[in-house]
Amino acid sequence: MVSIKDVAKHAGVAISTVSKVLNNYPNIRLETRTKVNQAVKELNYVPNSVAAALSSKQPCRIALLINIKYKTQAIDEIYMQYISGGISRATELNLDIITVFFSMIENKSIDELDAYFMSQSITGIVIYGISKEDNTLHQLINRERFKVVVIDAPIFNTNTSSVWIDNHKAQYEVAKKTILENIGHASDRVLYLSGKKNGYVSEARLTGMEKLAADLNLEMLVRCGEFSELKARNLTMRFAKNKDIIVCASDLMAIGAMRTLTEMNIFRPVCGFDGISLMGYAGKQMNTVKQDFARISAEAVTEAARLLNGGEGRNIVLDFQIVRLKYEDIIC
Amino acid sequence: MVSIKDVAKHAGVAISTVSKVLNNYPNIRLETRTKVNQAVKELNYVPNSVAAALSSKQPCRIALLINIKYKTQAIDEIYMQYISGGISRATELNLDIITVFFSMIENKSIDELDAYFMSQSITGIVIYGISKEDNTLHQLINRERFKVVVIDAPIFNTNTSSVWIDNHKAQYEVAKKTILENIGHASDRVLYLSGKKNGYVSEARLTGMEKLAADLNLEMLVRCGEFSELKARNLTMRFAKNKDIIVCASDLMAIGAMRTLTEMNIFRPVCGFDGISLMGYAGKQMNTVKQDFARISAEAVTEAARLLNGGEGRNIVLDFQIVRLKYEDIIC
DNA sequence: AATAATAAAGAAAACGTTTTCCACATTGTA
DNA sequence: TACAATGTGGAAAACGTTTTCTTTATTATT
Repeated sequence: MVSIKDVAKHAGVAISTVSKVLNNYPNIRLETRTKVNQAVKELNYVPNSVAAALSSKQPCRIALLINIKYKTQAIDEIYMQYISGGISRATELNLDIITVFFSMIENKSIDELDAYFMSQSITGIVIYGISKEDNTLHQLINRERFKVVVIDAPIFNTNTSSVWIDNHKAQYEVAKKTILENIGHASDRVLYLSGKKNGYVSEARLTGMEKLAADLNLEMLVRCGEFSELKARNLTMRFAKNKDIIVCASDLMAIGAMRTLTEMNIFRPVCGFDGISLMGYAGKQMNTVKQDFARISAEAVTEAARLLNGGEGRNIVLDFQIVRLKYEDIIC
Repeated sequence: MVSIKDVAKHAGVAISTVSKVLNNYPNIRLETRTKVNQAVKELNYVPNSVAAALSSKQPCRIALLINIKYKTQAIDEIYMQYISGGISRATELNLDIITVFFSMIENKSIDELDAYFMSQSITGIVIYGISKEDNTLHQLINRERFKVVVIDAPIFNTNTSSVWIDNHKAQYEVAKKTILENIGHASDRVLYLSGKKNGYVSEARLTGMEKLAADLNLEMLVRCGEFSELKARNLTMRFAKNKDIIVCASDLMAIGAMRTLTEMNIFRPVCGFDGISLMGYAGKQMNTVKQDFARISAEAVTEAARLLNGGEGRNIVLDFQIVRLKYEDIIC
């Protein structure tokens, strides 16, 4: 294996000089720089990131912490995009990255979790899917030695950034669009199937919906669907008859609701949230909020790197699209 | 951070002794062993895997090489299970693991790929989704310094193992079951939509189907559907009228075929292959071959570890199930 | 009891980097 | 011209392990 030593010898400089060139340290002459870079190229040298991580005081190693407890295959698409988007960006930025699943940490105490990440030389963590009850994760966020980026939760301070879309606004807009499209069908009675209790996004979406109900003077019934297709089916069965429109806090619930309506042989407009491709198979077209999960994850990784480089935590709000998902859009 | 040095001091032994205890070296007295283990527990010590990887001549670091070029969200479920199954097993076995996506390696030469894996101290690689044209990957497999486990391809030798199900047999059985269930509907004319040309699994499935056609004396039309839902739709439109049954080499094609049939308002039995949950949303029930992707991946990781420990490569064939996927089975 | 054989534990080099500190070279300033 | 200030490059320690080699302790053999 060609090491930094070989490059140094080949370029006729010291090891430290090579390292400084590679890491863009100041106070290196252009002449030396090019000499080193040439040697790097000629020897096809790639720095050993393991050694770098060991040596560096602030190793740029990042973990993607996938916190899914319940297994619905439909959301695999979301997490797959999170993972691939995050890993790809990390590669571009020359960061080491590991993926950690919930099952690997579920019974660990904060000290064990701490030791685990230390043992991996991990200092940056991106957390996907945190809920208010995840005590250990919240403790983790407060450990000073870690820089954390939280997806889909309003948690940001010196060491922590958050990345998400404006769920409040998105829920407001997608529901408003759906309702206005169906005006004339007496669409002022709405059934809202909300997400998980104590979920950060669930609450943001719910308040968005509540604001819309107030603004449009809607008669709204809110029921907790827990992001579950089955729950959504049951609630739809119970309440659909008396409601004109069904707004769901997730696509999966929307699919369940729509399917149930079809089985009941009645029509109600339904809208969802997330923009997963399964919507294309739901039978009827529905409005939904399309999130770019790969981009969200990529931005989160970039932000983690910024924090590791001394940046201050902040709240990053990315944009979304309101779309009507068709079968034709998703097949290939 | 608590290091091996701290453990050694706490236990009153040398660093090397601690290391030997931790790595199950022989010639350590039980008394010393327990003394060390106690110190480990008391200090909440977790070995730094980065340092271990750097120091060790044969680092047990494994890469999951996800080789998806085409983006169909439906297969996200498969890859998500591959990834989570592999990573979870790696954690159990105390192996370091990284996930590498196709996009990160697509334009790299074999030397660059080699340098890349070396730079990560990776010596074990699990490859998902290799096809015959992937020259670089085949070169990679032949590098002596890497131990490779290939999923879904008949590649095994001293340094390489393969893990897959018996695709030939599975295709034979699922198609046979479907045909026999529909006997009496003159089901001796079969349309077979095969997978990608030059795909290892595609060929195994095709030969399985050919054998069945011969055994049952079926009139069979084979068309290449390329694992594409769209292609399957077009082929179904063209040929369904004259065929009694449609056998597809993947679920996605089966879904496309079934959907097209429904649109054409004709009924034909269709069967698929893989057992993805999307089948539950296809409208009609279909037979399919259910693969346990998480288990396949976990076994592959275990096998990679075995190879790294000096084991000989081999061909591992796991079992599958023939199932009829219903909506009720997949929602929650 | 003396020696050989083996078991057990320690010392130290090595892995490939980063980073601190130091020395020398160059430039600017008086 | 002398001195300070700065620019540039090198030497060496450090990161936390593994592993080889050596030393010491123990057991077996005569």
